Amino acid sequence: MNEQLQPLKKQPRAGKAGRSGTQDDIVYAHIFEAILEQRLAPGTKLSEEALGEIFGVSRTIIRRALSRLAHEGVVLLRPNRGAVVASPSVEEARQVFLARRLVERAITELAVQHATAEQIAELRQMVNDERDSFSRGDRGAGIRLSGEFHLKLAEAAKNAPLISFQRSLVSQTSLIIAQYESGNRSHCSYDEHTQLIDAIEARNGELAVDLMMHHMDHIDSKLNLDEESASDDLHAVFSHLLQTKKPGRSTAKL
Amino acid sequence: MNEQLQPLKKQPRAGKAGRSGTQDDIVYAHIFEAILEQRLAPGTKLSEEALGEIFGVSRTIIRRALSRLAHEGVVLLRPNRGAVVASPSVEEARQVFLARRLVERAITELAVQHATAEQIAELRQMVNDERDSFSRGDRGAGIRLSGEFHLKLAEAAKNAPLISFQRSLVSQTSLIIAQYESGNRSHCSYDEHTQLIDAIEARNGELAVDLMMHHMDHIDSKLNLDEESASDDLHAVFSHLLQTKKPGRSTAKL
DNA sequence: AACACCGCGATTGTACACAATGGATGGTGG
DNA sequence: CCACCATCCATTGTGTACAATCGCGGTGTT
Repeated sequence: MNEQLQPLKKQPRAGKAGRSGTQDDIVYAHIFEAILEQRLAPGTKLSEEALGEIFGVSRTIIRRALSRLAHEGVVLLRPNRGAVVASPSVEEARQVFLARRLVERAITELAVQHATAEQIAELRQMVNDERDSFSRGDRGAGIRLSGEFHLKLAEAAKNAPLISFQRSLVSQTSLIIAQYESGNRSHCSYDEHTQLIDAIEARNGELAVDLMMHHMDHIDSKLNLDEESASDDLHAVFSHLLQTKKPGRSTAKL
Repeated sequence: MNEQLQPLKKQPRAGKAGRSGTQDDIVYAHIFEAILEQRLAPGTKLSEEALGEIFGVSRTIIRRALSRLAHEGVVLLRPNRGAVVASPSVEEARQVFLARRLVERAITELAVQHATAEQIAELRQMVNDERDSFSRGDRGAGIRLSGEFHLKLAEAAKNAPLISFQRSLVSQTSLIIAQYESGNRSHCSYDEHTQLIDAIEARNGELAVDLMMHHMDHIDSKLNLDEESASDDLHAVFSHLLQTKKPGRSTAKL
């Protein structure tokens, strides 16, 4: 999972072969965060050499991190052309949301059955962090923490494949929200999150699922996925044309 | 000792950088097939150097292929210890099947809505191939083709995230079937596949979902996932502990 | 004889060098 | 003046060398 990492790269360094193993995760997590918090705009080119320079590692590490990100759908890998931050089209966004409804419903039902008291406590803590972020005005961190809440919920469902899928969906959702969210109608979702936890703690499956579905509705309704987005968010609409022209058989993402 | 198997290298080698890009897929596909067709037993160690020799590529390529396979869940990557063929536990198998029911239901509903005539024709073709494999006694190929049928169905659902998830689930399911299937009660599933296609072609959503769920039941019932497996399939139960087993059966061609 | 420690071999992890690809650029011809 | 084409440059793809790590077997001690 993406823990809060150090200030950024201020790590051992040691020229080469420092902390083995975690290097990957550090780079991965930092790029991931940067994208979700919109410090990296959709369409931005992610040069291997530049990133290697920044993080003080070789391209080998960067390449692996980009590969992971591509598999999760937040980065687009174009053969021979490098990587860019993904910019989901409206159609892609719709597909992600459809899949998410499906998965969230199942996760909610399972979480009601399997969530432990400890997990519920952790969930409440996350909602607090989320609220703090928004009240602090840190929208990026808020979006990210909101996503991590849903990921934590997936863990409570105790189903490894679903967790993995949820991670991918949440990542993409966060990217979509960052890209399409209309206005700054505050992300009041943390309130819905709290109600959801209450229902889960009470082991009220029907209510929990109901709340989750409404939560999904609310997220949906905050986005400009309809026709209006054409005039409203021109950059987002066309950004996917700016970098990729060929429908290459990239196996990364079907 | 470094005998390179020819069947793979459709390319003239050309030292390096022949057909760039496809190298990955070739290696990936071959290992994948070998695992699903049980030519590589669960727990078998997958040495990077050995595989590189066999396929005539460097460890770089092998490593990427193993990484992909690990992400799909058919290979287990142990830091500093190398890769082994995954050997799903009974619990993991249950989780995969739970997730699959979920996804297959959704895919079926979507396929009923979106499948084109061409896709339906392709599905029928795949069922034919599958039947041929089983009648030819090629169980491994049959399992694989059966999986590919479900993957094709996912494509008809026109939802990229679901397709990606389904690929992972089908891979793991095939591995589980190969590992746990009881007796040799023939894989009659191709018959169920045909009925399913009929229902989809008739745009009968309820019937299609019903058939799919029964299909899942049948697959389930063929497996030894119950308590009896403890005594019945000792090797599978412990295989994840004896990964260092000697690869004495080197005669098995990849 | 059993346990613990230490060094060795094998294998993976990382960095780097070189080759190939694709886009950009400048020159030439219509 | 514009369009087309050949060359160049930047960036990615691949192979390979080297270093770190882990498991294992030998050796010494209690």
